[in-house]
Amino acid sequence: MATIKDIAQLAGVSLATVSRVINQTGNVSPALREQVLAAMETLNYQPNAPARSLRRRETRLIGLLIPQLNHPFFGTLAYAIERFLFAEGFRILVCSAEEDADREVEYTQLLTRQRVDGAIVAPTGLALDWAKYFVHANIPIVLIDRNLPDIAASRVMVDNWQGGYQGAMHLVELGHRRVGLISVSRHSQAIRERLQGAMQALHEHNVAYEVYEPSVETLQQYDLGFQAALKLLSQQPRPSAIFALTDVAAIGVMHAAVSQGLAVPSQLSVIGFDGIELGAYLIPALTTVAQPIEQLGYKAAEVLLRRVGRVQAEHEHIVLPTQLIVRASTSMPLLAE
Amino acid sequence: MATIKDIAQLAGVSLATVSRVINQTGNVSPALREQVLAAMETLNYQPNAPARSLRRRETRLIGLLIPQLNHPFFGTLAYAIERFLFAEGFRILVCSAEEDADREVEYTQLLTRQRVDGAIVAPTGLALDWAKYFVHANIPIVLIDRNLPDIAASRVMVDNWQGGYQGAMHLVELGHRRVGLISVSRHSQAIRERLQGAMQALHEHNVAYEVYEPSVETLQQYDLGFQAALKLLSQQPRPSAIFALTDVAAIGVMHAAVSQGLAVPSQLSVIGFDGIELGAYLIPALTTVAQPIEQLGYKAAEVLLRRVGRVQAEHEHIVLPTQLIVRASTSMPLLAE
DNA sequence: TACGCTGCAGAAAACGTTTACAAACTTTTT
DNA sequence: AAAAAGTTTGTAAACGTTTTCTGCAGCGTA
Repeated sequence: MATIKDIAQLAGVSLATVSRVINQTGNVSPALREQVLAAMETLNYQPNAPARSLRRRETRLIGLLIPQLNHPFFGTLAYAIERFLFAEGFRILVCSAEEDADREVEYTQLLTRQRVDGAIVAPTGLALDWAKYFVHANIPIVLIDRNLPDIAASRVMVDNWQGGYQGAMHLVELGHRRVGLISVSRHSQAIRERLQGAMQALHEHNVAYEVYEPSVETLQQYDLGFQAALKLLSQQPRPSAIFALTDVAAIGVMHAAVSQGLAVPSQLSVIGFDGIELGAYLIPALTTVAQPIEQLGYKAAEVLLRRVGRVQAEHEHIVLPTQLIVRASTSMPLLAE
Repeated sequence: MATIKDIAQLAGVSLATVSRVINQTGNVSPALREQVLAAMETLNYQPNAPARSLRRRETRLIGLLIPQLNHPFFGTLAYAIERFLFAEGFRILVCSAEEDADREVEYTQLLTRQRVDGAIVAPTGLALDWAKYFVHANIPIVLIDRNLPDIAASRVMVDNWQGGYQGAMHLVELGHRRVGLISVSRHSQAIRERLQGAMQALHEHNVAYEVYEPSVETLQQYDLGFQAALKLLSQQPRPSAIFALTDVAAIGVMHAAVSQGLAVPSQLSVIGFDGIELGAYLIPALTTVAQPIEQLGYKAAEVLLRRVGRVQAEHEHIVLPTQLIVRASTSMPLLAE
């Protein structure tokens, strides 16, 4: 590939001049500028980013460390972030840690080696092993979706506790007296907070509830909701509503209900959490506690960019509200028992 | 951040020796190796990837250029590719071109500047503007999901025509005599091939069909299927089955049917295309022509890696089979008219 | 005429690696 | 014991940029 040197030679100028033309920095006479531009054109010149990064000590690369790319929530999140950063002249390096702390560390090392200018991370669990690499490399990070208490970083997230409370209250208000809750027992701070909020609401209103929390790393699996619902529905008396702390799990729940011959919502109300686009197109359409997913992404990117380059900037802690979206998968319980 | 120089100083050896230890190349005595390793440890050394890329003339970065990250098909595809490449020591730079030819070009430039070792691209349309950048930079690419005739590259895809034929035949065999087809009129070679295959099957068996193809760039939108179905269902006589050339569109179709008071599948059969995981969890579960999405991703990555570094390697053209998955959204049509 | 500006361009150093080459030892072979 | 071969280490050049510094015109002012 052509280098700046080739251009200089062809245009009959020095390296410095070419560089000045490329970066529109310093003064260069119109005549020479034209020559250089022409030379770039004929040689199909594209600047060498690694060389530039080396010299400038910035890469314009942002690391995005998330658990999974292939599920709606993280997919839209990644997409939103990507769009925002692209517009600002940054590219993203995507890493899906698969809810595995080891991979998380491995990826973090990769990102620091790559000298990314910053990183947006949705931590897998409570493990903090990865964080020290960023700290040491002095790479600013923002935490998204999941809160981690002991780490000096900006945060952008939703009030999960409140969301859980909100979702449960919807069921309470509909008159449900026996509710199933689907969570996960390991990691995922966010989901546990939702659970706390939901339990609080149910407790306050004397509604019986049963929590099912399989010991897995992620609730973003259809089948998990399916299996969990099967368990909950086999109880006597069975719950008249299930609150799955993830939309994806809620979809599994609806499927399980139908497979057991229970109609949604008449025999079983189902409510999810996340607000993925798909929810509106399910049959019945899914009632859910929606997060402003795209906004979450934009905000995170924005907050991060405010910190890259500047050392002194304060850590920001942004909390966005959840919104209850009532659709067709919840209704009043049948009176009969 | 610590550099190789700092390590050398601390360990009391030369730069070359440190480099040899890091890369496990050449011979270095056990004693010195230990010292170097210790120094790296205490300084928290992480090699500078841009510098290394500059010198080695390889980045171990692969560009992934796809239309959208936020929809199930491309999400799983990206995820599969990412996993495969990670295991081989490559990272991916994700670019979602949003079905926009300009952005596609812009992204391609970015990738060549970044000196990626290769790229996997699902082209937006028939425009080839982007291709020349890769060619000029001598960056190997593999085309995925979408075929582009006039371009020298490896390809990994599914036999879309055959898949379309297969899906339509399913409806024919069930006894449908009037079928609606949902496609898109612009771009997307793959989807047009599916349409051709489906029309051929219907034609061969004298089944009446109506094609609805909105003039948009992507069929990966729930609402598109919804709107299209509304149009098709307003016809008299109305079709007893709809074949949506994308699962996402099919979901929109099912929703539209219900909103019109039509039961799926008894009053309207719906079949999709893609085989996204979600399909199995819909109510009713979606019949679809499935692509081996993950395999598509693995294969593409594998084929690409065979070409990076080596100049002479042949272009490969891999076609994977589609598979009809019959679930609950299709059935025989009602006899009454 | 002498002086200091200003605008423009080039030389050269630097960024952090890898690697070809050479030098200094060791070991083996004759 | 000398020569040959091998092992271990260091020096320095190179990768493609950006940027500091310096120099040279040309110009206005005193």
